[in-house]
Amino acid sequence: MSSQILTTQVISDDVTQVAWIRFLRAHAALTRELSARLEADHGLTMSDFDVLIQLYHADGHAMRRVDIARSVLLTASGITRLLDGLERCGLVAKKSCETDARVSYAVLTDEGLRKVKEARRSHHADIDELFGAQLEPKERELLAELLARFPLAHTSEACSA
Amino acid sequence: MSSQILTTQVISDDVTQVAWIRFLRAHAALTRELSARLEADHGLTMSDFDVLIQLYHADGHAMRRVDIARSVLLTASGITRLLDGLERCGLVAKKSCETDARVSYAVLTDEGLRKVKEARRSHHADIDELFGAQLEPKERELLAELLARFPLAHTSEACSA
DNA sequence: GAGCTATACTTGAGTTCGCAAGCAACTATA
DNA sequence: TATAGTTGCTTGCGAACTCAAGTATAGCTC
Repeated sequence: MSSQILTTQVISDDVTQVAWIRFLRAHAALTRELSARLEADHGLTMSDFDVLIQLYHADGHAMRRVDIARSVLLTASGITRLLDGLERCGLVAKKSCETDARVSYAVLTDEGLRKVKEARRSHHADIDELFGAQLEPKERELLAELLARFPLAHTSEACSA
Repeated sequence: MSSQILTTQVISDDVTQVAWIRFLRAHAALTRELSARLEADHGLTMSDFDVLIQLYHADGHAMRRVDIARSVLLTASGITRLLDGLERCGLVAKKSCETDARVSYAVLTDEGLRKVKEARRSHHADIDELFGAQLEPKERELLAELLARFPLAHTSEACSA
């Protein structure tokens, strides 16, 4: 599949555009493979995993839905539906807030906790293999640093025309 | 409020994992904003633009559908439906192949050509602003080089020119 | 040239996600 | 305490993809 593809050449000498295209392609290729593995091994999407990991690291393994949305850069409605699925699977439970009737927490269940720990091992190994292993240790730090430059524009900020 | 987010953002002390999360978040934030602008300014999705640019740089502004799929990392069926849309808009036309009845070319129409040139200007400016401007020139080159390491990140780098 | 296998493309069904709109509950103002 | 604005969450709808399966054509190989 990959042999013919390499014939395409760099047409532009504009570094920014080249970097951006590579960024997009790398993302497409990596997420395709990683999510295929995650789905096959654990029945989770990358967004599922992402949310579960956020909960795993949260105080009491619980978070408000808005905060989940903000931390994983999905919209509120995306989170609603995603959590629907995780609740149906029994990995996450709803908990209402005593001081504010609007908010409901998502809490990791025992099974959810088990699932995260289990999935985390293989998923991180996959990330190491497909992503990390392409770079030298120094380069990994460098890449992490460069990527930190990009502002995480939150959904709430980008609004009206 | 945003300080909380940053603490949940970085969850692992493993550089690879941190880099990967930043990669995902940067992608989500950048593509969301870039595609919103592209949609608002030109009525195109990023995939639409991606395909149009590929055609723009191709010989005779024409490509086989399979080759388009490979170069932009979408599946064949994705390309079928994406081109359906572009054909309906009159930006792209179908052309059959004389030597192989299975293949059909996608060709940029005159209007398509106009559209690419027009969209390219503003879209590349947006990329420069949101992506390129976060980095020094040297860093841009560095990032481009690091991103080239990933499998298929280099499938097609037809860009500006 | 008959029978395989591979390739190019399309179609049907299903999933994930965003936007817009809506509701309910909180907060600030007066 | 009325009222206006904000925030948290959900729902309807549609867009963009993918996978699996199907059709048609090409190119072997015997």
